[in-house]
Amino acid sequence: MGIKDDAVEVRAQGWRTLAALHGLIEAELERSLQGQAQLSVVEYTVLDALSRQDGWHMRMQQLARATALSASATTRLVNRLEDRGLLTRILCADDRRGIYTELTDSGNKLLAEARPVHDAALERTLAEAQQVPELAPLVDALPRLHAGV
Amino acid sequence: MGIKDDAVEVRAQGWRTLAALHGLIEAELERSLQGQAQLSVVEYTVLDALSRQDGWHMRMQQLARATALSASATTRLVNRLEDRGLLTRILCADDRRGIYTELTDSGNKLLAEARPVHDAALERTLAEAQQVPELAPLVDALPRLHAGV
DNA sequence: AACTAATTGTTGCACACGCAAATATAGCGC
DNA sequence: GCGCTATATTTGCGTGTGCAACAATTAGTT
Repeated sequence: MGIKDDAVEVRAQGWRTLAALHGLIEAELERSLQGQAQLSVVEYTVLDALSRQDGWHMRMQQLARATALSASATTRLVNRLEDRGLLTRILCADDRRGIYTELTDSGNKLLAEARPVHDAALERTLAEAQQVPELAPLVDALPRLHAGV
Repeated sequence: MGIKDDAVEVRAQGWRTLAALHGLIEAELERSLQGQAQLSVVEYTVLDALSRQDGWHMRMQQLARATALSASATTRLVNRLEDRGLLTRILCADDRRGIYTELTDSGNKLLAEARPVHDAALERTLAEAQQVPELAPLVDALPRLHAGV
């Protein structure tokens, strides 16, 4: 076992820890949001991403990147939210291939209801993960990433 | 904006970063493993988890936790791998509800082929993520979690 | 101006997933 | 031993996902 092999194993272990914590958080967010706001995690992510653009538009592709979803999944995700009246598609004049999406009042309202649910679930799950020895160091490292706001 | 609100926002941002990096890595691993070893990421995870048990068994439920999958998804995942001859189910004598799974020689062989592909893709993706300002701090923090092997 | 290449978003299709219900076994109280 | 509850795994069903093919628009080349 040389130094190089160790690095490989350290990376693999880091990835397993990352994946485990991700799975834990996502599952708990899914339960909470679905139960108390009729939103899946990706649906919440879309609404949140749009709202953080300060009332401005987002293209489908930006949305796809923000949600780590494929283009086709993004199309159908936006379809669902549009059917529920939470956002609207806006054809863009200067590039007629592009399509902007914007939150409706109804979307903003639902997001306002869902955000505390989301934040509480996140806090709860992180506290729970901190009790798991395998996950604790990553949980501790997380808030330090963006400590200055 | 008080101290408490800041903590909420810091947690949310940490979670977004975690999710973004997770999505990036998983997508790249999926492409590489699928293309060069006919394995999905979860399928690789199963084989890897089994091999790290040092040739010992694993129950379905342990597998479900290791993969962050539901029980039903785990059943079908094991079905697929069993159909391909990569692992075998072993009924356990002392608890006849439980079912152990064990790698076959064929499974060990495929894993040996897939592991370098996996490790290379992981290293490549982490290097790529380090170039993204938003992700870099998390990438840097990752190897420090298990620095002592 | 015409042709080709690149980009953006949508649809067809197969497949993996989660939830809830069903089945089988274990463990406990009496 | 009998009944009851808890645990382990599997099946039915509906739904969300990625990939590949497609349509529409833009940008680059000659």
